[in-house]
Amino acid sequence: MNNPDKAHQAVYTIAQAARKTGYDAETLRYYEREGLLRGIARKGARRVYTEENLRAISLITCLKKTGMPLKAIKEYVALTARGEKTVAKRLDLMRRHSREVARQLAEVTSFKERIDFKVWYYETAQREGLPAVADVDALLARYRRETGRNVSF
Amino acid sequence: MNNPDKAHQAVYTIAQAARKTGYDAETLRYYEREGLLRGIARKGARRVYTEENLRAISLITCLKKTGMPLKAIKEYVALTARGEKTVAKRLDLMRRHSREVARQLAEVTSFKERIDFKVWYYETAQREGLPAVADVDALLARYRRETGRNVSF
DNA sequence: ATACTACTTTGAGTTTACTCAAAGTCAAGG
DNA sequence: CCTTGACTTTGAGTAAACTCAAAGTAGTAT
Repeated sequence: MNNPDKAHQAVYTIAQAARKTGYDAETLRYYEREGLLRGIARKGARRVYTEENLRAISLITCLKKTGMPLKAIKEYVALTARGEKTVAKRLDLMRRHSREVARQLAEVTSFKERIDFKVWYYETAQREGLPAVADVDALLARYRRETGRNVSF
Repeated sequence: MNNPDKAHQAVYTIAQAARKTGYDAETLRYYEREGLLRGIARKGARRVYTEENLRAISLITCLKKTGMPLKAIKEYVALTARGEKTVAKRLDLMRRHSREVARQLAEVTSFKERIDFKVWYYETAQREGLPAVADVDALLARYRRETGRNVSF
């Protein structure tokens, strides 16, 4: 074991790949069946994952966690498989997705402000009893005064 | 129509509430069935939405879009319905969720950096042909040099 | 008054993304 | 050599979050 020839072009079993990527082995097989993962080599009948394959998996994670559905990821992977002539399409797709993620970040940031207002509201409630929600504007004004933060909704 | 008595305590039909909140009327009924929405008044058999109800809906949106499952939102709504004695629990829940959203924002921000690296990669590919992915580190170093941005993965 | 919508309920169906189970085969390490 | 883990296919099951269909009713416009 620890053959130097293998050390610098390390490959992994499905169980190792699963552990390294945080997925279940079943899910890795499922992704391959669905066309999200291509070119996974076999040694006999068994899957063998290279470092490059692991990078492809972590790109899937990246796209998935930023809200891209598997179907769209699959289309992107299919473009990649069609080679250099699809670069313009892939660029367009990634640019759109980047813009979408920016939109999403802005949205979630503003939602977090509202959640933090709720936190303040309940902290206040613990000290003083539940403030009347009826007068939302007065409550927001007080929040702004006391915390220096702003919220809009 | 346009009764001033009704103007300052406006109420809405389900269709109007749906339009104002961006949900489908079916979804609003579903949320009510599921216990995410409580205390929606009826006029005869029909639902009547107040401004306060709309605020409750937009809070659901806020929690949902920040990744809280409907089941958890339902539990929060149930706490709220149990009155002031659950304030400590609600505070705890909101604090945890705020922290979770912060984690999520950091994660998505770093994923966006990777997506923007892909954008740069394809822009470069359009000018120069596809750079070899084999040497990821060299590619990352060049990206850093040319854009001043950093990426890690 | 009557026609036309928009509404009601109940219950079934859909989509996404897994997740498991069965049944049998295969290959490598201790 | 035998245990362990992996492989195959097929097909079913699950959970979350809707989404639609059917049949009936209530409120508004003419």
